[in-house]
Amino acid sequence: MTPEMKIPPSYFRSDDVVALARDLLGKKLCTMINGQYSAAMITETEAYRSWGDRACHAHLNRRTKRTEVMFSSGGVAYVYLCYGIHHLFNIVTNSADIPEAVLIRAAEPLEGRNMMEYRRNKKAHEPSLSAGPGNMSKALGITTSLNNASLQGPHVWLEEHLVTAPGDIAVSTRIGVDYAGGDALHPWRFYLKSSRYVSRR
DNA sequence: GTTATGATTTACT
DNA sequence: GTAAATCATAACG
Repeated sequence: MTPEMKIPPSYFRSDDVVALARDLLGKKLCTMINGQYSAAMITETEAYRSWGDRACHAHLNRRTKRTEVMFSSGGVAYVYLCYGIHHLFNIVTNSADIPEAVLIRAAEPLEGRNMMEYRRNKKAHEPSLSAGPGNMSKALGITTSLNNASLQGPHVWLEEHLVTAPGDIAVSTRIGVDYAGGDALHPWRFYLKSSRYVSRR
């Protein structure tokens, strides 16, 4: 990895979290956990907005201990434990005091595949290894200890990888947010059509 | 102090 | 298709 490949903080401070979620497809997500390096290409994302989105934890500036990190300036990790079992990895975006984030839902293993197989106890060619937010986080070794971590490393960071063809990007409504009523209908989920590493349902 | 619930996954009927 | 697993957080009292 060359330093120039690492994505700078300014990238995450965009005021359009939906456009950012689409642009993150194809980027490389890298982790260094306990000295073990893993990297995967992002294949599925969802955007969560501060305003007009009841599915977002911090909508309408609801500030709590848990959502506090989302009020940071863009470029840090928001890791949250869901259903007592699954670690969900988000990228905080926009400026300070504007709580928006992109949920990384799936990724395709690139490097450190042996580590991912060990952590998931599955083969790397199985899409379920890293498709789905909980699975992806576990494969990369992401836990809540990375909450509030800088995306400039040393434990987690992003790199430029490949330029995604516009025709390969698909859009749909988000998953698992039915409780948000009408806000569940926003087409803020993006994924790569050509990738097998995409969650189902 | 208690209680309800979820940005999910997995196994089972 | 349906349900259980399992716990930190948030909203109570």
